[in-house]
Amino acid sequence: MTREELADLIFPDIKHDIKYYEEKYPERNLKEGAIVTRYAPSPTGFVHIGALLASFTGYSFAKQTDGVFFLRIEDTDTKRTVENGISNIIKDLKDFDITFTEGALDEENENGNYGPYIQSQRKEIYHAFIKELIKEGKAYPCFLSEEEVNEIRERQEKHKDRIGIYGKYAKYRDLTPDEAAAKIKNNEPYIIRFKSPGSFYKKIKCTDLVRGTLEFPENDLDIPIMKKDGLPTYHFAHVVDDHLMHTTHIIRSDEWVSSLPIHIQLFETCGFKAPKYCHISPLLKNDDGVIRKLSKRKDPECAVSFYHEMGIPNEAVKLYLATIINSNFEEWYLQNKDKKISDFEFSFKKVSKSGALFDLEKLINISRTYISRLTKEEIYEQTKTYLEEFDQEFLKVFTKDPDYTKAILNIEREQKKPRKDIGKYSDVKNLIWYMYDEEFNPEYEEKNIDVDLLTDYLENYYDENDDKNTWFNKIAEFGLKYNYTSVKEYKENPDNYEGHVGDICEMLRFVITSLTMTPDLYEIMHLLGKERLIKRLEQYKKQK
RNA sequence: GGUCUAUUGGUCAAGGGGUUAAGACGCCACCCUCUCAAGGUGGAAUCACGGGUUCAAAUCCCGUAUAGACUACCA
Repeated sequence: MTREELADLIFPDIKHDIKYYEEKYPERNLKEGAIVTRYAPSPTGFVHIGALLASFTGYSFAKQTDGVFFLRIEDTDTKRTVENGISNIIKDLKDFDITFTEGALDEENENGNYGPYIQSQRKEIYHAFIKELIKEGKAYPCFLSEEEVNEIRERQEKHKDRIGIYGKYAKYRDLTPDEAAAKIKNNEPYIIRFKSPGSFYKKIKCTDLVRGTLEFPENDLDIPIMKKDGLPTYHFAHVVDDHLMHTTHIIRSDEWVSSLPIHIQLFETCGFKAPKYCHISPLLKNDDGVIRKLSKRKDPECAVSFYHEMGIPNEAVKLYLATIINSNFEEWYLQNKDKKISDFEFSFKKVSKSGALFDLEKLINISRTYISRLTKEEIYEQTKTYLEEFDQEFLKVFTKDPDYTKAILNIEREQKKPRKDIGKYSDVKNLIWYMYDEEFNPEYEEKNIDVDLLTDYLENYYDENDDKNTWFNKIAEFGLKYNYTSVKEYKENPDNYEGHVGDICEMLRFVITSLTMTPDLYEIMHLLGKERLIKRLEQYKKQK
């Protein structure tokens, strides 16, 4: 029996040979330098922050080179596939404006000329290529059972030998086609292994766009390329797909670095041109002194929904991720406040080689700056959307008089150096509640307040039509009546005076809001209006 | 055990043989005709450790330590 006949025995029903596929998926017609890359998740549930980082990186590079960013679903592990996994991924990413030029659209549909984009639907393509490898003697059926493989590993561990199926452990590597065929006809279960041409004692150089040249021993493991269920393993599917889809850059997380020798070897023996690789470091977390990878299971901040629930705008998350991808982004953005993230040119060289500790504080700071630049309309809408989902009760108060709420939100906003007290939409309520009578049920702390002075001021001096300067000057002037002077003078001769203008303002602020720290007092008083100010003073008097 | 990678302030980091070792977040201090948030000014690092190479090392080389990844018929 020849190898061809063995290949026919294993794959009797191949519709097309590999030449057909090579012709079906021709070179893409793109301008020079265009990056074709992909996001290739397993549909195993929600998108986590690391996946968002990887997809955002790929998206940005493809976009800035007028390239292609496609979505390929790697569902060759049928046990892990989750219902609606694909739609969820697409929806989660769309929230961050990460969209695809081609690929899966949901569980059923897709667009693009290089599909199918769901690996489980590409079985016959993989089979065609595996068949070819068997014909050429570059792959072979292996009859080792999983138990036997485990035993081999245990033995290797015991003898401190290198682990894997290679050399003498590759028991079925050199079976003749006749011997293999006999076993197959005898219904012995098997998988297909790659017949590695490598030697552990030779070195191979691999280039990574962020790490530079890496040197590894050649791969000499006969890795499985097709599992018992007929589906390919990741390694093989990656090579066939990215060849046929003409991917130019593989951007993936750095857990794949050590598979590089396998992948390069696979590309080589298949006669394909290998793409460029870019491995990005994982996001880390300091867990009580232990630095570890952000974990989907242990860390709530790993889920993208965590930021949504906190009320951190997606755009802020993206700004933070952009600084992680290229740290010089931050500086650029500082100098180009009006530009968009997509105006920045990301570079592979600037991608950090070591993992970054995820810094929530910094994210919130970025969010704070972002929110401070929104117009009153924008922040009103954003906060409203947030409250609709997470705080129905306050939503009612918030939306009762939109113009009033917008005026509150506009205090010290829409100016060159806007106020920056809102870090996330969940902060809004705690920052403005006292502006609503419905919410204003204060418990005043003990404090020295001259109620008579305040009554006199509010009833006889305060005019809500005054502008800020007049308002302030009036308080200063009024203060003299009660022996309150200017701050400067008071500091020089504290014993001669009751207090200074600031003290009056503080008393006012305290009675009006029950707080000692608020935004601009003039604005607050102006918005509340004289009538409500007096009412609040009365309320305070009653409580005392 | 094997293979590979990384290591610059509390954090993210620039810098790839000669620098007063950028910048950002956080922290502290001071300033700013009401507080706060901002904003401004200033403060805090012998570049993990030990050896080399060199006139000169954060930068190059070798060890050590620490951390991470891989070592599945998972991706």
